Amino acid sequence: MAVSLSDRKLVILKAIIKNYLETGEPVGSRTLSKYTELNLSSATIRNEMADLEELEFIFQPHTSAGRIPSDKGYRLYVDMLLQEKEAELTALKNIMIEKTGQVDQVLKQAAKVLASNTNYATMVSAPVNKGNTIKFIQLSQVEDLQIVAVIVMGGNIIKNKILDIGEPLSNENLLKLNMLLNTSLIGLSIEAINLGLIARLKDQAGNHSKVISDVLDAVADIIQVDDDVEIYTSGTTNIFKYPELSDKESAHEIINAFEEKQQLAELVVDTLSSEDNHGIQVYIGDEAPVKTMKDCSVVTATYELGDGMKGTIGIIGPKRMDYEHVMNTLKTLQQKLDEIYQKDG
Amino acid sequence: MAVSLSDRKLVILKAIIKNYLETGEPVGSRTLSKYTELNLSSATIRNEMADLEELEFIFQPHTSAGRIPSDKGYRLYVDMLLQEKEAELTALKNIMIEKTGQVDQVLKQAAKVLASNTNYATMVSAPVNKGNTIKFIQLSQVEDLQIVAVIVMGGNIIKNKILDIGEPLSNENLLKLNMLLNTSLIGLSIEAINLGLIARLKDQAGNHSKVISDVLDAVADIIQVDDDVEIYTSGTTNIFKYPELSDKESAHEIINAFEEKQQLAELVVDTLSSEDNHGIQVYIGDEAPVKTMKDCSVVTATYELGDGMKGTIGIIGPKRMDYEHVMNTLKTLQQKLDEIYQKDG
DNA sequence: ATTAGCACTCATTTACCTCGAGTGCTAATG
DNA sequence: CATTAGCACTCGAGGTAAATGAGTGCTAAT
Repeated sequence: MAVSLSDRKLVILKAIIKNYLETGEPVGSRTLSKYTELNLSSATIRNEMADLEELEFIFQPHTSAGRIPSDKGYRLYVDMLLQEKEAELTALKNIMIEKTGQVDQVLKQAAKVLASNTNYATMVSAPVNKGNTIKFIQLSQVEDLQIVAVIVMGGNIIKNKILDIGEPLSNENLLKLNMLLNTSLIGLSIEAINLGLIARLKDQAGNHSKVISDVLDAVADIIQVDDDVEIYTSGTTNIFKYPELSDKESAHEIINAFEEKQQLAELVVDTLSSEDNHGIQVYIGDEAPVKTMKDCSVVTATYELGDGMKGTIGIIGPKRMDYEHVMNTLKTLQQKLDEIYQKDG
Repeated sequence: MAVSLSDRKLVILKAIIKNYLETGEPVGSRTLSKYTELNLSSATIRNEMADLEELEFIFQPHTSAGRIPSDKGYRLYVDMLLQEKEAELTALKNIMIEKTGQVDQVLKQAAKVLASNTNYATMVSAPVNKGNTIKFIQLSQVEDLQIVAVIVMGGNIIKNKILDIGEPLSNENLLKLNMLLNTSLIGLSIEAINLGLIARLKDQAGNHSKVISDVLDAVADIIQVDDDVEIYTSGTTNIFKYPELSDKESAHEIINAFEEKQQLAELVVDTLSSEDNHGIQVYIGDEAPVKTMKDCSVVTATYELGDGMKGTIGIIGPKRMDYEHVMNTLKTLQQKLDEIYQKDG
């Protein structure tokens, strides 16, 4: 990487980017000659800009237009921001997260707050329970041939499922089954429930192995369902605020990605797999793992609820995103989520 | 209503609408003179069209353009369709609804199928449990000061909530509470749980009235949450397929409505409150209870899961919607949902 | 009652022009 | 030698005018 950018070039580049973030218009030399502290004439600036263009930090959308930061330019800018470690953590106003005891409600809320706070589109993934453990499990009889399985995971994530059983189950046997499940499964992570354990359980269930098999199928099912991560989105239509994203085709693609969520899931996976600067990740244009976002910037943060339960918060907007604000906001939210976990743990 | 439309005028009107549905362009007299069976010259057609325009079934977007059906015109057309009772019920291909035992999964799926089948935007509301009864209720201890309440309603709708209690609860007392709740609440509709009943319960709970109060608060809370109906949407971005809806402003509004869901909820309420033609309701333009849809047509159907549990399926598209297909599809889906309920009880 | 014919309308498209912001280059300046 | 002033040049945006053509209403002929 070209470490060798003169101070003045850096200042000018910064100025170009800042100005472009605000206006969304290409910025010309004359504008800059006033905007910057260094009292330089437009001509001088022009020379510097020519250099910066040659270095590919900026480019002209067409001859005789001002300059626009390139992806590489944004990247430099963002990297500089990331180095300023002490983000001043401006308090998130109106965050209003109530302790509901139910994580998903909080997350839904978080996505909303984030969207209204930043004016970009946002996504929050429910925690992936990789390594999360079972805290409580219970079967209850609802009708003769119908029982409901309730599983509470760490972080108070609740899953339930109705099971149709082949033959009626006596109260006594139900009790036994519950005992069995609880003593065997509680405290285990999902990964720890392997075939061996399952076989052992079935064995111990004796003549009710049919039922236990059903139950375990259900547990597997629940995990399965959880495989495609739950993702909450908000503020999707914010993208209409940025002309460069709101032409018919782009808007269609992006909004579709937000509705289908499949692509967002890929973002989540990518974010979680690469641990980086304070848990904050910035994808500019092509850097994002999904082609749909090629004209966007995506800023993601990882949050942890302890027990290795991790999730992702993401903000999707135009490349001329207010990176500073966004990153601060994300940091704050990260902390808020942490607090909630402390209380709820 | 002008019953007195000559047969020929009707044929022409129908032709205009059909053609406009396909092309989205104003249709002129020359086009029609070929399109229709009646071998009439464009001039004759023009005369008839002039009449139809005077009767306000069609209009010109501007002088020297072809004609477009007015809302009134669409209305006549739709009414004719509704009279042809025996919708031929073309089987919904790929419906693939598996019995999951969990209503909301099915509904989510239904919205998707519907969207891909029709190429319009769709919404499905979870059943409003007006009159729905509690089928099963249980408290279980998760930790010392934490219990989980599980409530199963008719139609296997499951609600749960974590409760933090002030003081620990012995197993024995928990059992008592469960007995109490079950004997008192099961079979009751939500409306039936009034203040009198609550007072009685607290009384019977004796020195655990604090807990029962918490629990009932939670129940109330659950009902509360259910007050803003759950709504599943799909195919939102289908609206980009129709130029007349995909200009920046319209698209923004409509997609926003789909994201916020508040407005969709109003649609649901309106549909459920007015029972009409085979449970199918058509709103053309201004007829819809939400202003956002003023340039759309909305077709809704009511489904019933028995026990008075009703929900709404809706399709939102351009006015030049393929009403025939949409209505048939909705009818089919209605029946499918019925079948599922039969199996699931 | 139907139709052919014609004059008329008007949105849309195309071509063309002007305007101005912005550039690169060169020569002058401190 | 870095900086600046000056100037010719480029090119997109915006405006106007003309050409195009789909469609109409009206009238007169069939």
